[in-house]
Amino acid sequence: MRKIAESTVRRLSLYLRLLEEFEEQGAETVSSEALASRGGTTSAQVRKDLSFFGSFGKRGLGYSVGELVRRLREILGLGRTYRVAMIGAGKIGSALVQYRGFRQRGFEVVSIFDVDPAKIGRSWNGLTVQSVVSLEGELRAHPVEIAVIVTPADAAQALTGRCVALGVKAILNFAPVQLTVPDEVVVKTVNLALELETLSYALTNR
Amino acid sequence: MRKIAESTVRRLSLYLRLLEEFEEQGAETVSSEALASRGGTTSAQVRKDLSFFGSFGKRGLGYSVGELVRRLREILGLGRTYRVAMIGAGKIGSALVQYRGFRQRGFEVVSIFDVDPAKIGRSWNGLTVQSVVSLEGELRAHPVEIAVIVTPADAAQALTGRCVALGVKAILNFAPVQLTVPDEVVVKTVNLALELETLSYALTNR
DNA sequence: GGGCTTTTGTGAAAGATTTCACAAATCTAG
DNA sequence: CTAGATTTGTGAAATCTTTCACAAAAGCCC
Ligand SMILES: NC(=O)c1ccc[n+]([C@@H]2O[C@H](COP(=O)([O-])OP(=O)(O)OC[C@H]3O[C@@H](n4cnc5c(N)ncnc54)[C@H](O)[C@@H]3O)[C@@H](O)[C@H]2O)c1
Ligand SMILES: NC(=O)c1ccc[n+]([C@@H]2O[C@H](COP(=O)([O-])OP(=O)(O)OC[C@H]3O[C@@H](n4cnc5c(N)ncnc54)[C@H](O)[C@@H]3O)[C@@H](O)[C@H]2O)c1
Repeated sequence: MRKIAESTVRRLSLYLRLLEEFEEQGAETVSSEALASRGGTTSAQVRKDLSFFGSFGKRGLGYSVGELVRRLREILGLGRTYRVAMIGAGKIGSALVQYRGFRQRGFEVVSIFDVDPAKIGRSWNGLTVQSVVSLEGELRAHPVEIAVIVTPADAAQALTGRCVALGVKAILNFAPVQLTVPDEVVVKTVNLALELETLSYALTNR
Repeated sequence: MRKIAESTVRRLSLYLRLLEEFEEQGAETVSSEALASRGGTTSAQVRKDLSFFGSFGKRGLGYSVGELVRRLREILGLGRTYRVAMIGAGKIGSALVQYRGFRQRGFEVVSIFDVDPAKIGRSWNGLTVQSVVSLEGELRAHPVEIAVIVTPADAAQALTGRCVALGVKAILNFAPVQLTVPDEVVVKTVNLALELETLSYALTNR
């Protein structure tokens, strides 16, 4: 498959959410202009983004909401569920485990790990926090595609290495460090302090 | 000030964090190459990013760590503290309020609001959750520059409007909706489901 | 001081992304 | 069936971002 820009993929994900809203409201078709204005972009951008993957619309009419939803799910790889391990049962980890939006989208947390004896054994959402010592045993018995790292920064790289050795293919990292992984593993780091700093920059330079 | 790309600002924030690590390790100077390799970018990129704001290095030597930290803090507007209101005292809101990384960086949560009577009156970090009914009174008495929206999506736009009317200049939004604000207000939306979907896309298309 | 080494700062080139603009397709109404 | 109104799909142009490559500056050593 031809190389697609990350910005395009992010917008496809946005379009999918908007289309689901249109669907709920009972819309049968939607134009690139309607999608664009709800999504804060331009109609040309919407059409160009979609055109990388095929031609899904009808000239003069727009796109069938139901069909475009189906196509976008397929393009984004959301036609299946992903098994997720949560590494860290702290404040962010517990918020993420209890978030229903993930399972709704096909991301199912199947195990949670921590080092803190005070947290091991507790249950959230019917899942018991396990000792990180049993990471290897557990993930070999019940493999996952995705690991979410929500531990302090200094533990993140070592845990990432262990996950990768266990066959994890993608990592969502909340620790403020640059993780190193082999080429075939995908990492996405979410740095919330950095988001606040872009706001600070914008407030300062205007 | 000349228009600076968002990607550049994000990297500046990254450089700042890396420089603080170098500083802790006792480094006096650092080269663009050293910063680049720790940050996963290129030395030319580092130098170009910095060059938009001035020339901070010494040829043949590199950058003084201490001075560059100072300059980046200034550029990013981190030479002051920002007052923050947390709108929503749910799972994500409570994790953010208790996060020390924000205050460390100069972002101080000074009030928390919720509608849920079960949450109003509880205290975190010495801060009491207030009824969202008193948002106007409270923010007029104690103004904030930044609001963090961590409520369900359907409440987010209305709360945003109220915050903007109260003089809030920047919004960090965790609800999965596109917020509409006047031009002079900055919004940054963090959509965690979308981050997982970019992983899903990457896993699917390889 | 002069030669050698290192590393910055920056125009210019290359590459990537967005916007433009319009032919082609499809629908609607008469 | 034709005319008119919409709206897509897409090359080409415009804009934005990254990379290249090298002169200039600064330290170091003899
Ligand atoms: N809380 C926030 O709002 C927030 C915001 C931005 C970034 N972060 C980052 O997210 C990460 C987690 O933050 P948090 O607030 O949830 O912290 P936390 O301290 O509440 O949770 C971290 C958890 O990781 C566990 N842990 C430590 N070492 C471990 C190991 N080797 N293996 C398994 N578990 C281990 C700890 O026992 C703890 O339960 C941190 O890196 C933090 O910088 C948090
Ligand atoms: N928890 C997560 O991991 C996660 C991940 C991604 C996105 N989000 C998004 O973040 C937002 C908050 O998520 P959460 O998990 O913390 O939900 P939550 O239900 O735990 O918390 C939401 C809080 O907002 C309060 N609230 C509702 N209406 C309000 C109003 N009008 N004014 C003030 N407060 C109001 C509720 O009482 C509740 O305490 C949601 O939009 C969610 O989609 C959460």
